Amino acid sequence: MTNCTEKKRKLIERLGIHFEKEMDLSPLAARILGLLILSPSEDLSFEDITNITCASKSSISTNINLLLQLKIIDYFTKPGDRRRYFRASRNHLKLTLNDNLSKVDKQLEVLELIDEFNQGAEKESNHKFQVRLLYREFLKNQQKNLQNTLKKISEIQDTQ
Amino acid sequence: MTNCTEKKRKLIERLGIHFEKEMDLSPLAARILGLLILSPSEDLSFEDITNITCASKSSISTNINLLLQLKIIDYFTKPGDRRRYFRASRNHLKLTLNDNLSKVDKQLEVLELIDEFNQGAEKESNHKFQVRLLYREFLKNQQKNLQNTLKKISEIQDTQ
DNA sequence: CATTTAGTTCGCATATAACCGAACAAACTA
DNA sequence: TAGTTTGTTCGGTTATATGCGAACTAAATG
Repeated sequence: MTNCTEKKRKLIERLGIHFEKEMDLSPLAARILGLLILSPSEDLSFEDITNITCASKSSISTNINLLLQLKIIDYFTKPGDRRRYFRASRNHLKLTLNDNLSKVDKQLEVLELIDEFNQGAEKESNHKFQVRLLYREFLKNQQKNLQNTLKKISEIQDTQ
Repeated sequence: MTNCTEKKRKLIERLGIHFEKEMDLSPLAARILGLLILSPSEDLSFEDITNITCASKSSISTNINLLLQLKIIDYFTKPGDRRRYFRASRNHLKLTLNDNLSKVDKQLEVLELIDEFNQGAEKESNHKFQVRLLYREFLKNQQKNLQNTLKKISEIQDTQ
């Protein structure tokens, strides 16, 4: 059940630290996510998670509900079994990329606002202008890459 | 001196909220940055910043030093004037993109670790494997875009 | 030398985050 | 119906973030 080798434990810690920083999760939520990512073909119940992470029931409950709410994880049930079995959401990459895309869009919007403001009155250095131009180009490329990847993901999911 | 129209004030608030979220700055630090970005050709002293943001000297001091430390802002002095004049760092985009690049590198590393782990034991679904492949491709494109943009920035800066 | 200017530093207040254990609740089981 | 399983919710603790005012310092000015 609690199939958790030393190697896996260490990797969970490693991923936990990574996700904590990169996804802005609480330490425990990040570790739970790490655990679930490394256990794609196992069925992990609430109790399994409690045992492996060694955290209190209440903290696990809170953090699982947080991850569920953020759609970072999923759960399924088995017939005749009251427990929920958790897993990393199959949809999460898609959601992340969409999130990313909207961030890029927001940055482009802000850039637009700054441009507008500067066109009005300020005598701006050529250098600053060029850098903003470059930055816009960069953001547009990010957009393209994101849109493209999202399209490919949809294609895979449609095939399945 | 405190050349600050209503329009500019509103835009400062707008940028403040944006930077607070996107750059993980304190509200005041984010507003100071917004202010400096919208005042590229003005000389903004400590006092100007105090007046425009309506925050206490101590908070301004703390937050300016924070922004300086993060290399998000810069300052210069004028001969025979003790005051420092602050501005958005000319180098900041470069630093941001470098940061971004190292994040992408870290994500690729973590992906590598997960792949390695899964090759060992787990019977993984084809779908998950394909998604990870796609994600890796996405990250590599991000890398390329970042590296490319950084190169172009260097070129601009060399010309100047 | 006394005062002003230009900032820094300190202690305090308030808010929020992260975790815990204990009590509680709802559903199933003997 | 009594007990067990599967969680949730509540109150408290500790740590950290954000801001303030008041006291301080170091340099320039009169």
